Parts: sequence; C-alpha cells; structure tokens
Amino acid sequence: MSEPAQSTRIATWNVNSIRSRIDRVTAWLERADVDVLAIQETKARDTQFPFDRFRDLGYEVAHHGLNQWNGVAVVSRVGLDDVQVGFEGMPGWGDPVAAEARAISAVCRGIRIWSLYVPNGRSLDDPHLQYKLSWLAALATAGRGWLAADPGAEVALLGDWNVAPTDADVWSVPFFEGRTHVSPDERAAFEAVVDAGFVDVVRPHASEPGTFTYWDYTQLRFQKRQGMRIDFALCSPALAGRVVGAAIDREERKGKGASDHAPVVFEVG
DNA sequence: ATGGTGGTTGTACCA
Repeated sequence: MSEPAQSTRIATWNVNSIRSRIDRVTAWLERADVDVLAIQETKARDTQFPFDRFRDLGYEVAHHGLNQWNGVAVVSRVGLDDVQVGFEGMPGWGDPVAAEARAISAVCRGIRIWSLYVPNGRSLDDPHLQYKLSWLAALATAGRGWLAADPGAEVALLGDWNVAPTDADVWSVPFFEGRTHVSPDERAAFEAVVDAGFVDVVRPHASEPGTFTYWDYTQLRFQKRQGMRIDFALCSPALAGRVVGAAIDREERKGKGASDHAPVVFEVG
C-alpha cells in the first residue's frame, strides 16, 4: 500500500478586523478545509486577538499586533514553528520611526510562511508612498538573501501587496490614472520581489479577465465587478514547483459582514 | 454630498 501524497492547503486573506470577522473567518477556514492561513489587517493588539476561537478548531496561531492598525497572523493546523516578527531591514514609519505590525512568519510543515501587509501608499505625493517603496525594496533584498542562502528553501510570501502589477489587475485603467497601486514605481517594486526569485502561483490557475481579490466597499464596486487584484501568493522556486492548484474565493466577498478582500487559496501537493 | 462604506476609536484616522 502506498500513501497518497500529502497535500497542504494554504491561504492568504486581508480580513479587515479579526474581531468583527471572527465568525466568518472560522466558518470559512472549516468550509475551505485550509491548513495554513496568513491573515492581514487583524486591527488588534495581541491581548485582543481571539486565539481561543482558532484553538477550538485545532489551529495554532502566531499573531503580531501593536494597536488598532495593521496586524498580521499565521494560523496553522499542520505545525507552527520558529515564529519571526518582521524581516531583516524592514523599514519603520511614524514619528519617531518605528516598526509596524506588517510581517510575521512561521514554519508550517517545512514551509516558511510569511503574512505580509504592504503599506498602502495613500497617494502619489504622500511620504507614505516612499515608505511603501522602501518596504518592498527591503523585502526583495531580504528574500533574495534567503534564496541565496538556501536555493532549495520552501518560502511563501503571502499577503496584501497593495499593488496591481498589470493593467489587467484593475477594473479600469483610466480610473487609476494618477492613483496609487498602479504607478510604475510601485509595479517595479513588486517586480523586484519577483526578480528576487518568487513566483505568483495563483495567476496561472486564475487568469480570467476580471479576476480580482479586492473590491472597495463604496460605490457598489463588488456588485459592479469593479475590483483589483492586489493579494498574492509568491513562492520560492522549490515550493512553486509543488503547487497543483489555486483559486480566489470570490463567494466570501458576498453578503453582509464581508471583508473587502476575498481569500486566496493554493494547494501544495 | 465628491470617501457614497466600513473598521476602530473617540469626536479623527485609516483603507
């Protein structure tokens, strides 16, 4: 008797407040049969995070939250080891400048899982955009270093990248003229991470025009199918080679109490 | 009305 290959289902989701979304998140975790979930925008301090709701379902949690903004977590039912908060060289923000809760990682079933919440940028003339570009540049440098140290490393960079890498990733190119998420500098900063050796493992499995991961709450954007693709799973070559499928769960964006982002799932065989 | 929705917070800020 030969055992079937062990399969691992991994997801990323900007939940826009874990406390207001906890019922939906736990219900989705079970329904989607997900083993590892990278969460962004928990909007909670560690003391406010509903750890027990995940533990009751058999998941371990690593969370990093400093205040009502940002906040990232890795949730896993297949092991959660060697938790790291932030990455080497990660820029800070504010006065005084300080690291924000935008990056956490853990090793789950041998895979280094990162949950990343890239700074928004706010507007093209805002200092926050330079912070965003620096943050992505530092991530590219760190990621390049990880793969140089171990070319066979299985690393997943999961999260809300706040960048639409191509014109196909926004509902209207004219609408985004002069706005963030689509500027050449932001796209170059995203591509620098790709150039460091990380592969978008979802797009090959979800390539239809109009495939998005985020829809603004205002203007009936979701109902009008006016979204953006800004949530990505970028994997190291060794891990990307094991991916057998992926999907964006657009259904989860529906209804009252939905996050403005949909979960993104991929399966490693 | 030009952020029209939604979250956390506190009467503002963030996305």
